[in-house]
Amino acid sequence: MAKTSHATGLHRASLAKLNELDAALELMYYGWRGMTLEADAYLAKQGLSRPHHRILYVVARRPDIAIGALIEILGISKQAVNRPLNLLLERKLLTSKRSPEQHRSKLLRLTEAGRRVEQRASDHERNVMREAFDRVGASGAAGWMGVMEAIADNN
Amino acid sequence: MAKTSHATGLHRASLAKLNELDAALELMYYGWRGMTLEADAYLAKQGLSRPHHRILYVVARRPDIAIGALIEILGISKQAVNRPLNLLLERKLLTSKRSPEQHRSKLLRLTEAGRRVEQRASDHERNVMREAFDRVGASGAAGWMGVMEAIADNN
DNA sequence: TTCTAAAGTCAACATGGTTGACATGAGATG
DNA sequence: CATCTCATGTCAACCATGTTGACTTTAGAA
Repeated sequence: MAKTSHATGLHRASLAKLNELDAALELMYYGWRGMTLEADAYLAKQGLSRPHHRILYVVARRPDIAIGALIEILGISKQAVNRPLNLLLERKLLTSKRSPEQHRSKLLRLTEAGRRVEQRASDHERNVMREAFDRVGASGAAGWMGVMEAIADNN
Repeated sequence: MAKTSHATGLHRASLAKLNELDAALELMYYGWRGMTLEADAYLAKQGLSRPHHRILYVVARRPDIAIGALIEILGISKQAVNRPLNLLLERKLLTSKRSPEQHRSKLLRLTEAGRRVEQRASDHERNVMREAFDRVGASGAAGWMGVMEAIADNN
């Protein structure tokens, strides 16, 4: 299970710290990479990538979401959503149907296959998080959540 | 200072949690975005972006680094490094010189202007981190570091 | 019937990354 | 000296992900 840092050609650099908080910046960078690495590799095997996963993730948690709402949550333009979304529909990982009362909006849902891909990709990420939380215990996990909430709400 | 979540077109989605750890995945996503948001806006004003900042960041902490070592730390191909690196040299944010004893390698250094840009961009990120750490206190900060180290070393 | 909002589509473009192929410059070795 | 090798530089082709702008289609609402 121990992967070498060279597998990705990337390793946590031993850089001189110019500032007390430099370690935090680097941890954020390599932490993000560390969490997404295996999930991205899995997605790539399926011919998918991060934007596809983001769509599947959101639709899994908001069945019958309209495209407009999806676009707002993803924070990208409808044109940017269009390509990955169409691929997911073609590949039958998603279905879209007109709402009975709101025919304007198309409502998105995962198919069984879509649910499976979403779960497996997200599982890779959750496993990384679970291992990390296990290593530091409940209080460390709570600290992590507190910091990340503060950062996330900075936008 | 309070920015609306709509400024970016992106907001923390109120998504149903299918899994206990979903909150952690979302926090990582929005946390990364939150930390880099202001720095990216500053860099964009300078006509620069994240890859330029990464180069400046590394060279600031490893003066006289050779290009090959830089490539390895960044984890991208030399061709991908080439364009942003050349821009930084043209803009005189970086200098390169042949090493006296190792003429093969070019050694990179920041100019004063480069140091200034690097500091300002990194300051935006550090400020976000500092505020978050202040909000949760030392034990929370320690927990955050522990979790992020575990994740970062997962690669 | 006409107005409007949601969705879809098309074109052009920027950026950041990839591989592959090849040129150059300079130390190392026969 | 000649040649080998390695670090670097450069060029071309390509792909993915995003952008803006312009336009069409669809269908509910006025």
